[in-house]
Amino acid sequence: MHEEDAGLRARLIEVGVELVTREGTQALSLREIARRAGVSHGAPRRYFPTHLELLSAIAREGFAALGAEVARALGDGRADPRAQLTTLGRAYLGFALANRGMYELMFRHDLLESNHLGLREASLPLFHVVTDLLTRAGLRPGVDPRIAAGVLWANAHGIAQLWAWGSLQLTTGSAELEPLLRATLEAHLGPEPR
Amino acid sequence: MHEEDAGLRARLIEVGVELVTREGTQALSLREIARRAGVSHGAPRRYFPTHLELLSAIAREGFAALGAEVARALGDGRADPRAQLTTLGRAYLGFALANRGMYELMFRHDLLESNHLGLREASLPLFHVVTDLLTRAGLRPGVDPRIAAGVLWANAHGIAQLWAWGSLQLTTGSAELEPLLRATLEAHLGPEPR
DNA sequence: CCGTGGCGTAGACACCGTCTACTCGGCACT
DNA sequence: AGTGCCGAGTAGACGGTGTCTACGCCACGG
Repeated sequence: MHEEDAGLRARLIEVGVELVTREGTQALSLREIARRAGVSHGAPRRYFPTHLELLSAIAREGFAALGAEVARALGDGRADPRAQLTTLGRAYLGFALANRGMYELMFRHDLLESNHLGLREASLPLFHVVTDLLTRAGLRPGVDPRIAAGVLWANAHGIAQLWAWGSLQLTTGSAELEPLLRATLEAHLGPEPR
Repeated sequence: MHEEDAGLRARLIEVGVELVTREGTQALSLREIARRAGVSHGAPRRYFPTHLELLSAIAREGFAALGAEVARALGDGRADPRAQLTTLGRAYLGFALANRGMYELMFRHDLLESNHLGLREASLPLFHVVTDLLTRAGLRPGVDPRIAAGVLWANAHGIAQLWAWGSLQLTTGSAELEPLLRATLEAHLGPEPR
């Protein structure tokens, strides 16, 4: 009962999302997606002139899912900013590690049509949430909140990346990434108040 | 006069390094490397049973270059730890942005034979330099220096990655990454003393 | 002098992304 | 009712890729 006729365009994206989350980026060949969608290899071309555009559409779905996940985790946003940032960080890293294939795709700029109207921009609302929480949590005076937010985001991104690569387990010796998250937030927000 | 006969194995790596730094990861097809080395497409197979192993050898060269660059920047290591960390950060980001193709390759785990005996491990000495500098620069009590170093490295890595992707320019509005580096170090080392 | 082994060649195979010619079915219009 | 058209998907070709295998070739040792 899988949306048995939702139009080929949507169907291709759906198949692609499932494929990338289950088998990774390598499996996302144009022909394989077409095969799994039950159409010939030339069919996708009607809706996506190029392979990259199809992958971009799939990645966009990923950004939407990440946004939804974060929004769900944040809830009504009544908790204090620091707690919310912790939650956000956990949700972000959780998403990245639970959906490695999709997360990798989302940042593989060589696979994406970066001008496909908003893909880098798709991460922008999430970014604004961070700047907002960060200013509300308190910044050192004279610090541009956008810079601070960029650095914090980069930190989370780097952790996700290096963790997926195995380097962080190798170097830190830890099998958990919670301490890394805690250390990150303490660095950017100052020591935990009590 | 380009090492006109240094054995095919070394020659392939040399060609690959030049190719990836000049034209990026996409250009690193096995056949193209063979072509530029002036041999048939089957020749590399004698030295590198698979494409991934050749790419791994090229990436290893990248890690060596990064290590050399950092060592050169650090000099005799007599400056105070904080200044050295700044220098290290600048050198790291400088390398990543000056050699985008190579840097991308170095962390594209899908292109590398990660068990090619030490490739993730190739980043280990660099990592130890960071832990060392970090402990000498002073840590909050009760913080595992390996965790702190991992987080700091992840931050630099994330900045390099997101910057190359264009996201950080988009979000922070800055065309320079020096402020990002400064903010990073202030976050992880505390405010600049004066 | 002959064999033997390392080194590189050349062609096959399956797969990939793109392009193009084609078919087929429904719809509008005369 | 007949006809033209147009969207949607098919099928095959083309050049490219990584891998595998069979084959030359040359130098060196017996």
